[in-house]
Formats: sequence, C-alpha cells, structure tokens
Amino acid sequence: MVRGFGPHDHVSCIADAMSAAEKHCATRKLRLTAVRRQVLEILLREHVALGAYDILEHLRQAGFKSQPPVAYRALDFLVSHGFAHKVEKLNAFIACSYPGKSHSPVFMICRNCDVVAETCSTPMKGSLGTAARTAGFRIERTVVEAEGLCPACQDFAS
Amino acid sequence: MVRGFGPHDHVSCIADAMSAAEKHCATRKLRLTAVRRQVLEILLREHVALGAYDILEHLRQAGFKSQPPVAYRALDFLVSHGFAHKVEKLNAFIACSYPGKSHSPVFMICRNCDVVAETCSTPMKGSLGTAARTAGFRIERTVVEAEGLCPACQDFAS
DNA sequence: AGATGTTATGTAATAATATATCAACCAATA
DNA sequence: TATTGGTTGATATATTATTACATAACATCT
Repeated sequence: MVRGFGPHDHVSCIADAMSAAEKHCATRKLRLTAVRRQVLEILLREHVALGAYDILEHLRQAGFKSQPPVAYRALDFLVSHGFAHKVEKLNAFIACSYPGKSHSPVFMICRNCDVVAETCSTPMKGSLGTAARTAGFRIERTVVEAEGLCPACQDFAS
Repeated sequence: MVRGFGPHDHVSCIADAMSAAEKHCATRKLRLTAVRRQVLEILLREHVALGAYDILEHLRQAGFKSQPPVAYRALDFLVSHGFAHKVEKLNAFIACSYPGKSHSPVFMICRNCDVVAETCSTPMKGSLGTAARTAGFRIERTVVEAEGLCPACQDFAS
C-alpha cells in the first residue's frame, strides 16, 4: 500500500508512470504536450517534491522557454488529471505514486531528508468523514499530510 | 465536537478565548505582548482565516507598526503555542477553536463562502496512523484539511 | 484548402507570501 | 546596575503565484 521510504526500481517506476500517463491521456483525449510530458518526467526522475521554480529551472536546462506560467500551467494540468499532487505543507509538487487510480493522497514528509511518501486514503471513513457528516459538510478534496521522521532519519536525528 | 457552521455567541467566544490565552501564558511564563494579543484578538474577531498581510493591515488600523515580520512573528508565537493554526490550503491563519486543549486540528473549508470550521482529530487512529505505523514513520505534526461546501452553500452553489 | 472556435504557449509585469539580517529596546534577574 | 535573553523595529530580499494579453497550434467544419 505504501510505496514509501524503501528502495525501489526507479527506472521502471518512471517508465511505468509515463506510459500510464500516455495511455490515460490517449483514452480521454487529453493532450500530453511537450511541456507537460517534460514536467512529469522531471517530477518522476527527481522523485522528490519540487517547487514550481525548481521545475522551471529544469525546464530551462531541457531547452524550454520557461516563464513561471509555463510551469504552473503544466502543473495545473498534471495535478487536475491526477498525474501529480501538490504538497501544501511544502508548496511543492510531486509525481503521483498511484497514477490512473482515483484516490485521495496522503503524504508523509520527512523533515530531515525531505523524502515524501504517498499513500491512499478514503476520506469519508475515519474521523474526517465522521466530522463532515456530523457538520453536514460536503467534502470535495482533502489535504492530508503528516510531517515527521522517516525510518532512516529516526536513527540519526533524534 | 464541531464548533462549525452554525451560529454561536461570538462575544463570549472571543472573551473566553482571550482569557484562556491569558491564563495559559501566565501559567507557563509566556509573554502575551501587545502585538501578540492584538493579533489574537483580530483572528478571534474576524473568525475567518486571514492572510498574514490581512493581519498586517488590521494591525496598522489598530495603530501598530506593521512590517511583515511583525505579523509573522506574532503568528509564529500564536501557532506554536496552540492559540492559532495555519490553514495550509489557504496560506492563512485562524484562531484555534479549542485553545488550551492539545490537539491535532482538522479543518473543513467552504470553497464558496470561505468559512472554516475546526474539529479535533486523533492522527494515530485512522488510515493515516495505520499507514505511518506500516511505513515506520514517526508523525510529529499533521495537516488535515477538507475543501468542499458547507451546509448553507450546498443549497445555492450546486 | 480556408474559415472559425478552442486550447495551449510565450512573455512581461506584478501580486502575494515569507524570510534574513542587524540594530535597538525591554524586562527579569544576578 | 550589569547582564542576559527574548522581543520589536526596520530594511531589504527571497520565494511562490497570478494577471493580462498576444501569439501559436490544433480541431472541425465547409
């Protein structure tokens, strides 16, 4: 469930995510344009949460024109179609670990090494769902983020 | 549990929160200085999530000097001692609805009327806690925010 | 192909949010 | 009263995000 803090096959993780995105876009007539594809690749390669201006810098190095709106628009596209998420606590963006799967993301953010692990939640279950039903609130999106120490950093930073 | 979307006695809610803050600070030898007290009063009076620069504007109107660090420092104090919270989704701050009670806040944010309701959570229970235990992640702080429609706005904005 | 509507990109400027730094001040206490 | 630590004042700057408008690419008709 948690593609988390351990090692993984990064090359195939990138390839899988890209081809999943291609397929998803083809099916739904979405345009995975050069900039959008490039931003998604950047996020997947870096595999950490990147600020919009970090992405802009990567875009420049890849030969793209790169004023802020270019990055923000590509990120909007990726986020709104579920290929990436915004980590509100960091004002940064990260590739989705469960592309194609409709879900509410949950992030665990290590304050020491900045690694971010994503898992899925079912917002309407648990205390948030209970509170929403009690209050009569209709949930559309959720932000669930935990900050703390990942397993590796617990050994060093006490 | 949810001091939420309905009406309430706002005058006593302000007075109660201020006296709770006074008491809390006195007990722990914290200095509730003029700026800090004023910012807390602003947050309580407005009873919505305010950006730091909104607060700065209120401070000016109250006769305070008001460069950005003044507001941010007061907010840091209030947040770190549990008198206020930051709503990450809005980059804004709101007075705590449960002052003095150590808790992890949960917010329900109406995208239509911007009302924010706070409730309490127990982060280690529920799916977040399960995921953290599975991953070996040590949670220190949580951000849990739901965006959607409050009861009143569901009738108008479909 | 050509006209037209829609979506995406290019570019400049600016808005909104947040921090770094250092000097001055104040309040508690030795 | 001298010192110490925390708070505030003030300037500058860093970081994050949006507005506005022009241009370009693409899709769909005819």
